[in-house]
Amino acid sequence: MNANRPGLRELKKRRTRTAISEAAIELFLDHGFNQVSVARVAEAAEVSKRTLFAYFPAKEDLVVHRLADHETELARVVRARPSGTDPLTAVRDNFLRGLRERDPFTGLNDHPQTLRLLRMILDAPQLVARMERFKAGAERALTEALRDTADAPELTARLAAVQIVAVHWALADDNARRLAHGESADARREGAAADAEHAFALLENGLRTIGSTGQGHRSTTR
Amino acid sequence: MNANRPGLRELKKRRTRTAISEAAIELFLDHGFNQVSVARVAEAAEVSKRTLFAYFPAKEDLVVHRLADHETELARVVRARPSGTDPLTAVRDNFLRGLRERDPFTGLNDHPQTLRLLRMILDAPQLVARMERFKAGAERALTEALRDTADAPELTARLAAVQIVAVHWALADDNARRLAHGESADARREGAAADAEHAFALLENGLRTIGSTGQGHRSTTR
DNA sequence: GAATATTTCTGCACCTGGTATACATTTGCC
DNA sequence: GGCAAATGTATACCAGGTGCAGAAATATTC
Repeated sequence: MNANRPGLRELKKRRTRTAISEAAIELFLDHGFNQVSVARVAEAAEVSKRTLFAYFPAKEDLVVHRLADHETELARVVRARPSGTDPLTAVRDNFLRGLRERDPFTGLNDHPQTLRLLRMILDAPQLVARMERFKAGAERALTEALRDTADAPELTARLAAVQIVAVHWALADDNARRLAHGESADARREGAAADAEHAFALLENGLRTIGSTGQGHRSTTR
Repeated sequence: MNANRPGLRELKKRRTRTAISEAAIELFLDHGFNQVSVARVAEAAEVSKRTLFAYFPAKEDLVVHRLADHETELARVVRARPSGTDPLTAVRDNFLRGLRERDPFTGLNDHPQTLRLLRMILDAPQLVARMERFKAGAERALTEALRDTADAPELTARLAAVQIVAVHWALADDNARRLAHGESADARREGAAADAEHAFALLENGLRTIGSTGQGHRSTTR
């Protein structure tokens, strides 16, 4: 009954939506997120401000709606894992594959366009904050995936989820910031993989090894 | 030269600041965060809107400035731990102590005033988002503490920090939401302690045990 | 294919958070 | 008491976002 077949109405809606989004991103990339008002975006997209807000509930959504898929990515990976594989392995393998393929969600993609977008986001605190909210969504989705497929009780699932998401995010964030500061993806490649291995090993084996003062794997003598 | 001795100026400043904050919190508690404009707060505090913003850079700060100390609490606990104790143990012990003492940062404080504040925050998405940013600050501070006191390399410190903060937060959040939904702190007490033990054990031992399909501690047979 | 119902778009007025400017007041200090 | 620096105020303004009433476009029914 709803959007089964395109239909002229649906078609125009989709067209308008992408028009607004593209106009917005172009302006934001050129002048910076905070330097462009939504009124100007609306004008560029030849739409009224009111209509713009009908499509995108807030200014930040003009940017982040593109990344919305990634919110549930981890959950999907966990759900789709081959049986017999534990969730953590599935996530790790997926991340390493992402690194090899320069998947943007690993932070290791330095195509100029991706890089510009990244810098634009990092320059706008509101956008960074909005990205943070993605973490919460990812945590929720992953919690459910773990609860459903790993036979873990609610709390365990949730705790595992927040840990995995936090580490995953930290890795991607680290890569992204390095690239944004000029490092090349090729140069970063090996380091990123090693870091990821290290990170997932830590996640798997726990923080037991993290230093009681003067007792770590490489202790200071004080 | 600056705030060494109170001095009339400093004194008035502090007085104004608390006056604004108290007026704000009272109004927010009574009518809800989003139902009260900053103009109304300024009026109630007998200050101009501009002055209000001189003291609190954003509306949310009128509420969250009180919680600002907790941002570095984990880092402080880690830094202040007795030598020979590993950071994770220090954090766990501190959390368990917090539970016993109903320290609000564990989420297990149901004094009516705390509860009202909590509900008010949970009802205002902007405030929740603002709290999220505390996590980022806590992560940064804890990263440094671990780097400095646990002889961990930067990345390891960061990874451990984000895991610890995530779990810590999840525990507190869980407690807080239960209380906000009517559970009593006394009733929640034991469960909270058990959950915390479980959570820190997981953190310590890693996610190795979390279910490859059909292989967990309590496997489903599908 | 015309009439009608429904959805979408628009223009406008309006609210709120936050800032710039220019001026008045207070405080610290001599 | 008098002067410089710091604070406070009033006012006007900007930008994000919403409510509303009606115009325009699309879907539907006969």
